[in-house]
Amino acid sequence: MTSTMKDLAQATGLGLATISKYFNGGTVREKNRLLIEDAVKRLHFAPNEVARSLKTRQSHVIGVVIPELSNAFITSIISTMEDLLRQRNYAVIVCDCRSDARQEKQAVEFLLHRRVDGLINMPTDPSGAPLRPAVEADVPVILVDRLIPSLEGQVSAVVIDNVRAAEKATETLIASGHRRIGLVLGDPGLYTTDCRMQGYLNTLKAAGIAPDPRDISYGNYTMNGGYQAVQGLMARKDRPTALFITNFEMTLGGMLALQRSGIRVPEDVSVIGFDKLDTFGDVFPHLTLIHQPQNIIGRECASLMLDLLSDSHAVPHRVVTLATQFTKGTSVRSIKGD
Amino acid sequence: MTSTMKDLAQATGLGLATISKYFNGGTVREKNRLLIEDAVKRLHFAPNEVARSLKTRQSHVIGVVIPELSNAFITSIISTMEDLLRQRNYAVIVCDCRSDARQEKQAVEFLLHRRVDGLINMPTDPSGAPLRPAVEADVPVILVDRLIPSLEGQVSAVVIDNVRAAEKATETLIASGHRRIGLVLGDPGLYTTDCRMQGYLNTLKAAGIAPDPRDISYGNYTMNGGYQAVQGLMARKDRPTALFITNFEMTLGGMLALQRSGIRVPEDVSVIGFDKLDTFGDVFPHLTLIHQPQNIIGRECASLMLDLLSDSHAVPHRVVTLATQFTKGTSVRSIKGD
DNA sequence: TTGAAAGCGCTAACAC
DNA sequence: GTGTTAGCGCTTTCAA
Repeated sequence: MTSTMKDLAQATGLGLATISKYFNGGTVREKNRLLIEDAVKRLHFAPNEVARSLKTRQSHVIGVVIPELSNAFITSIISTMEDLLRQRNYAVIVCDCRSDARQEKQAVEFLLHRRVDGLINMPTDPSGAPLRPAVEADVPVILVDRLIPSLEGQVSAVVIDNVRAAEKATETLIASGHRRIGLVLGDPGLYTTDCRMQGYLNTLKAAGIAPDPRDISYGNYTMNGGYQAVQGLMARKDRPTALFITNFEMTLGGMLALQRSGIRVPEDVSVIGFDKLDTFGDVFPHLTLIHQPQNIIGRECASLMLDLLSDSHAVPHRVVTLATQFTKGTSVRSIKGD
Repeated sequence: MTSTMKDLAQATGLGLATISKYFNGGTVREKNRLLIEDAVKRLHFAPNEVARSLKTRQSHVIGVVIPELSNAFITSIISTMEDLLRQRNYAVIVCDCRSDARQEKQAVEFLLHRRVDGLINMPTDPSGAPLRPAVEADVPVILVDRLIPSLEGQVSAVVIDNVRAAEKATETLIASGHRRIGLVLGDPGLYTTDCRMQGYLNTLKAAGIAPDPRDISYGNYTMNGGYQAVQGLMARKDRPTALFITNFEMTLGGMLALQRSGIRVPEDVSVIGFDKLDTFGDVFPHLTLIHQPQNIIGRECASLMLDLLSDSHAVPHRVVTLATQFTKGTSVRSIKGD
C-alpha cells in the first residue's frame, strides 16, 4: 500500500540518496525535483516518520505528563502548546496520571521507552522521583506550573509568580479597607497552594493584620470544593468581608454559593477570583480577577522545549516565571472607614 | 547511553534472537532468563519502541483528533480512553483542530505520516473528507459523538442516543404538565444539535403541541452562550415554564442566569440539564439531568479500537449507540392543572 | 549534484 | 531453545 523512497527511486530512476536529500532540504537539480514531485503524487508517497526516527534518533515526539486531563486550566495550556509543537512537526503524547505519583512514574517510563525527545510535566510527585530517569537519560524536561526543588538546575520550568499574584490580590483587598479576608486554596501541600498562601500571609503581615486560620479554607481546586469552602467561610457570624479564591473552578463554585445564599457581591462581600477560560466565557464580567495567561504559558513551554531540543547541551536549564494578569472588575467594594 | 539488544546479547553470551524472544513472550531457558534479567538491570536496557515499530509495522500509537481540547466533555472521554489504551501499551497522540476542518485534515495527515495504528475522531467536518486518506490507507477509524453519513460502513462509531435522550427529557417535562418548553441547543448544523432538536420535536408532535421557534435558542455549547440563551428565553412575557438545556457548560451558564435574575427553580421554571463532570462536582445536586456516560464512551472507544486492531479485517465496522442516563432531581415541578 | 552501501535496533524466518 | 541472517524505510558518509 504505502510506497517508500525506494519506490520513488525506482520510479524516477534516481538514487535513494537523492530522494532523501530532496526531502531534507538538499539541493536537487530542477529536472529531478519535478521528477520526484510527480512520482510522489502518483505513488502517494509520504515519508515514514518511524523509519526516520530510528535513523536520526529523534522521535519528534514530546511527552506530556499531567495530573488530570479533565482540568480546564491544564488543557488550555496543552492546547496552545500542542498547536505550536505540531506546527514544527512534533507530536505530543499526553499521559494523564490522575494525580497519582506511581502512575506518573510509569507514564514517564512509558514515554522514555518510546524515545520521546522531551518531556513536559506538571508534576504530581513533589520529590521529582518520576523524572529522575529522564534526567539521567539526558532527555530535556520542562516543569509546568509547579517547581521541584530537588531538580533545580537539571530541568527547566515555566511557572507563574504565585506569591506575587496572591500578594497583589490581598493588597488590593486591604487597600479597600478589608482586614478580614477569606482565602480559598487548593489542596494543602501543593506547590501553588503553598505559594498563594505565602503571598496572602506576606501581605497580611506587612499590613499588620494577624491572620486568622478560620479565614483559610481548602477547596480542593474543584467547583464543589469552592462552593463548600465559601459556604463555610460565610456561615460564620464574624465572617470575612472579602474573599480571594485561588482557581477557576473554585471561583465558579464560590460565586454560586454566594448567589444561592443571597449574599451580594460586592455589597455584602468583596471577591477576587482566579483565571479566565475561554469555554466558560465571561459569565462573571464584573468579577475582579487574577488570571494566569494560559496561552503564554503554553507558548513558553513550546518554545523553551524547541530551544532545548535544538541544542540540548548548549542551552542551560532555566526557570521562566510569568507574571499573572489583573483584571479590575466591580466585585471589590471599598469599606474604608472615614 | 541507551543499550540495545545487541549489547544484551554480548553481555549474556546469548544470541540476538533469544533476547528478542525473551521480550516477546517466547520460551527461554530458566538459566538464560536470569542471565538476561540481570543484564537488563545492569545495562538499564529498555526496548526501543521505534525500532520495534519499524520492524513490526505497528506504531502502537493511536491518533486522536478533536475539535477542542478545552472542553470538559471531550477530555473526560479522552482521559479514560487514554488510560485504557496506555495499559495495553498504546500511546495516544492528541491533536486539537480548533473546530477547523482544514486543521482537522492536516491533523489526520500528520498522524498518518506517523503511521498511527488507528484514528479516533470527534469530527468537525461533517463531510468526512479529512478521514478519507485514513480509510484509504486502511487505518481503522472510530468516530465519537458525531456520525458521518458518507462514511457509513467504512468506519466505526461510538455515539449516544441523542434523539432518545431529548425525547426523554421533553417527555418528562410534558408529563409534568409543561407545554411551553424552552430548548437550548449547541450550534445549528452540528450532529448532536440536530439529533437533540429532533427528539424535542418528535415528542412535542406526539403530544400534539405545536413547536414555537421562539422557544428554541442556540447557546454555542458554551457557558456564556447558555447564560445568554436562557436569559433571552426567560425575558419574554410568555416565557417557557420549563427548560431543557443540552450540554454541561450551557447548563451551568443557564442556571447562573436564572439565579441572577432571581428566577427560582423549580418554583418559577422547571429545568432539565445535561451532563455531569467530575471536576465540577455536584454543584446543582437538585438538578434533573440527562447525562452521557463519558467513562463508558471512552471505554467503548478503547475496546473497539483494540478489537479493530487485533483483526482489522475480520471485525466489521459497527456503530455503538449508548443510552444516556437520567438523574431525577427536584428541578422539575408538576404544573398539571386539576 | 548524485549513487552505492552501511547501518539505526529490532523481529522473524530458518536452520541447528 | 537457540543462533544466524536478512531486512523494515530511512539518513548519511564517501566516491564518483
